[in-house]
Amino acid sequence: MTAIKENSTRNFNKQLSAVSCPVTYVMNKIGGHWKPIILYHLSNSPKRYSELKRAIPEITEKMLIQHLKQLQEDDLVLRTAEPVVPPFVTYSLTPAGAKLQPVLNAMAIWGLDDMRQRG
Amino acid sequence: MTAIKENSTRNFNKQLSAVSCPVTYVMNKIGGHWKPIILYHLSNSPKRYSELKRAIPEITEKMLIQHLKQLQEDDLVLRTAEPVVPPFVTYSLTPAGAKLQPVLNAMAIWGLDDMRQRG
DNA sequence: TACTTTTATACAAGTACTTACCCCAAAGTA
DNA sequence: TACTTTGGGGTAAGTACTTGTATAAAAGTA
Repeated sequence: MTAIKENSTRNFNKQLSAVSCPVTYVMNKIGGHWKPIILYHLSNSPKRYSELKRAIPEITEKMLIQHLKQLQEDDLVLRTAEPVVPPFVTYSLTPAGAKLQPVLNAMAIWGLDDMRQRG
Repeated sequence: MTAIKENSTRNFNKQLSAVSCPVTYVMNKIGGHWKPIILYHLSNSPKRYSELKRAIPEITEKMLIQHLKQLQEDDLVLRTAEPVVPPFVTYSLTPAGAKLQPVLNAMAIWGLDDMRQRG
């Protein structure tokens, strides 16, 4: 889990633009390649870690857990662990995360339409 | 302009998931950090290269021109150049790009709301 | 002549993202 | 005993993204 330089020029720039542009603010939170697809799968229903893995077979475990962590830190996803063996961990959307549904839906609609038009 | 390996494992995975998930399809097209903000600025009105640069002061010229190129390849942005000196180049949204407005608007609304709630 | 403007391009270097591979606990099951 | 299941952690390596700096053409202006 390599540390990220928080005071790099890049991060400074990103934060600057987030102040003036709401779209950039959103991208800073869900801009990674996998985050929207994770949120999309969770928006249907809460899921266990292994269910997410099966739902998104293309993602590696490392990426999945890393993005889930970041989504927790951004208060978009809630992690609920039951202290049993084997572990039982459920991920669900927080209220803030649930409010992303219009965004995810608009994306899905556009994606389907664009796919159809291009064959 | 370093070439990108189109047949890397990563790209293969991305394309796989795009087939089954419309949200991932969208991310493959506008998933970069700067693409949505560029599209957002163009959605208000067509803009010259230098206008975009002023509108998004945080982006480097390299990134701006690179993403504009990719957006052209994905048929989301149209480049219109008049053969004068100094050059006069205008960027605008294609019909497919214009259809992204609901997505960009949904993002902006969520971003503003989330910013407000967190102070 | 020298400097400015506009829209870029090229190359090197740094930073972040992603993958690949190996490892663990602790209970249940064959 | 040995193997499976679940939810991860650690490290190294490869790949992509981003920046910084230098460069260009051709007309207009000081």
